[in-house]
Amino acid sequence: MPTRPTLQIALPVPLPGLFDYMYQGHEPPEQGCRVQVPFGQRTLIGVVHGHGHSDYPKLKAIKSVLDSTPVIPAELYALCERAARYYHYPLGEVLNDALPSLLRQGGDPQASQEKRWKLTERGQHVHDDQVQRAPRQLQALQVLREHPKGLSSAMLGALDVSSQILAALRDKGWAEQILIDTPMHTPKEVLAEPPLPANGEQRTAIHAIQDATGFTPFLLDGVTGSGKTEVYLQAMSPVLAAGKQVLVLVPEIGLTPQTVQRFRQRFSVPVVTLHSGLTDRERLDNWLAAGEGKARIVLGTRSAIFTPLNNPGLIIVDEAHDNSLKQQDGFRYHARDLATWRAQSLDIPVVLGSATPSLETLQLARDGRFSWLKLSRRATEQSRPHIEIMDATLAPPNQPLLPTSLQAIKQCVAEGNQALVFINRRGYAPMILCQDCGWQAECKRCDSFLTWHRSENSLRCHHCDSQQRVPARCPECGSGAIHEAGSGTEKLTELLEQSLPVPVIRVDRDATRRKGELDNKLATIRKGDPAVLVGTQMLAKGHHFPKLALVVILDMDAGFLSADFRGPEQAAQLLLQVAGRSGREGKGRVLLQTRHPDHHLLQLAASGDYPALASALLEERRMAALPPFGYLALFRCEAMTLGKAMTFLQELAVQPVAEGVSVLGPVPAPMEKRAGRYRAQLLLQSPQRAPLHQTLELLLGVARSLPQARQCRWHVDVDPIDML
DNA sequence: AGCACGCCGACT
DNA sequence: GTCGGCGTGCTC
Repeated sequence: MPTRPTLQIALPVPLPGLFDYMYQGHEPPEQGCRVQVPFGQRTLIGVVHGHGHSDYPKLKAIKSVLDSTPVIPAELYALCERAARYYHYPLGEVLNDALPSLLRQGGDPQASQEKRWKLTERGQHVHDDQVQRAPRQLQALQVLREHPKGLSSAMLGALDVSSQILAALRDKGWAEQILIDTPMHTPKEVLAEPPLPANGEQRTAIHAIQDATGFTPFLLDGVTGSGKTEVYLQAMSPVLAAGKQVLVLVPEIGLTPQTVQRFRQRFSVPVVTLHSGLTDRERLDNWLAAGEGKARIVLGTRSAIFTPLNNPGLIIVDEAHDNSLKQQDGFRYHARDLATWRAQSLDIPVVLGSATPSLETLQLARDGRFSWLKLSRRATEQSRPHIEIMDATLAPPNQPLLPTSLQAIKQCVAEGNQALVFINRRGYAPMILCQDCGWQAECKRCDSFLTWHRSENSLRCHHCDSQQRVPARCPECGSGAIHEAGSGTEKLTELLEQSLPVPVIRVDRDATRRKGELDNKLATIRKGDPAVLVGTQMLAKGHHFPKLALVVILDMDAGFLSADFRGPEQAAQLLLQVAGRSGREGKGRVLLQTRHPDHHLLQLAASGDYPALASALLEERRMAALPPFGYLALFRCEAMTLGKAMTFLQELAVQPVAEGVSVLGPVPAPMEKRAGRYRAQLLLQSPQRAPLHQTLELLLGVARSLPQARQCRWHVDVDPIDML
């Protein structure tokens, strides 16, 4: 069988490996260039991996080469390859995820150019009396004469010059549209405003980062309000002054206009953002600006770790414990880990900042593999808020708030301040039940109960989209005694409105559905008039409310008691984050209502001593060989019946595994049925990474060839974040 | 994941 | 007699 020279192409299909194509041309495209190829009955855009030889009998030829230089530069390509290997996800899909959607669709890797209308040479010499009988054209000529550098269509529209008139002028050869490059200018001085004064700890941290040469990973472990952002800003300064770029990753909700503003205000270098709110065009422009080195600060969410950088000098991951850094579907990467890999291969420093570092990161710092920078003092010289534990079992029946909590809220607003009530439960009431027979409204498609949303008079499932009307009588026994139990944000808001003379502002997914509504509410809160805020997680992160003097936390128990081994860690992180909202200016009070006031971990978290809590949790993890002392990979499977999901995973569970790897399960998922599908999972655990990956590779091969897989949807999650 | 092929049921 | 359901197999 003759072998023929080929190009190896990575394609966006869920199949492992590369595909070979014949290429006839002089100079073959480099790795990282896009090509168009026939694949089955369709045409796909893939990325060149390399060249080789193949004796594959049905070789097809490349249709066209889209790029003369790689859209994915070598360094970024290597990152994608490493990620594809580590997460056992097809390289073609990884590369596809890394590209902005316009490039995925075959668009040109060209920044958009501004189009402006301008008078032509001939147009400049037109006399007014030549257009006497065309007053609109005369007006247009006058406008264009005043703007020799040209005007955009939008500007002209605003000046009452229509596109028809412009077309008429163009046809006469008097006006033309020109393309203007919009270069991001690079000023000589990078600082636009002086840095804030730094305290001793901050200065130590800043200098440590500034003095680092080559790959140096840092954990910037700073309590809420200790001025982490100021450390980032000052650490960045010499990097920017040296002409290099800084990549900053922030959690999804953290990329607010205020955050961007803070970077833009401090530095006069071009800053671009990369997040889901951009149009495809903006995203491509910013991505290209980063790759060309025009953008000097790249501020983005998780996927921004795949931004090409022309001259990178520093990577910062803010709120590095935040779970939004891990993609939860498809290519399940953790941007924090990729950031570390990338810094390593670029040989530059990387800073992971957090007030409540993940146990994984903390252990790296404890082992000395990360430089541990601590900020223990609040920058504005206040003591950290003290979290008071309140026994919620003493609450009157059906009252979400303890009388003392309500009293504290009243006092807080009477003193002209704002109070926040945190409750991680949307809707009016989480339960609706029959008093006579005990029936409770549950979701038909999920193993969960329905939440009553009174404002829309519906029962909704928070796990799938299903919705139904509130029954007037019990569907089981016909009784009319249907009652709700428990409270969500809606009921709490109503209750507080009845008992307080100040506005109650609800911030949850339901109350901020309309575009701009969240921003409006946040702006109202920031004005500082006395008010009570009722909110879920949404309100817990990233926002700064100067007048907030009291935080009441309801319903944190579920996290601490969760079946998920990460439950207590995440609950503690959320608790301290919520508590941190209080007392940023002036003194703050935090009340934690709990039905388990004696719970050891909860007490530890409430004491505000995160290091002590982390030590306790790490000890438990060590005993159980759980991360960071062991490594996990999770096979998840869903099917129309539980049996199908379980048998599929059972086939995998009986396979031979590498030394030291334990196979746990398969077991039905904690929520066995969700959105009408049954779910099961199989956990692999290993004290070493290598045997785990070997085993995964083997099991993936089996899984792909298993006939049972036909009727299942399954995937592997390496380093899963939540097991539920 | 797509897309085609293929083999059984209710329609103009 | 055909349109169309989704099982099965393949994609360089």
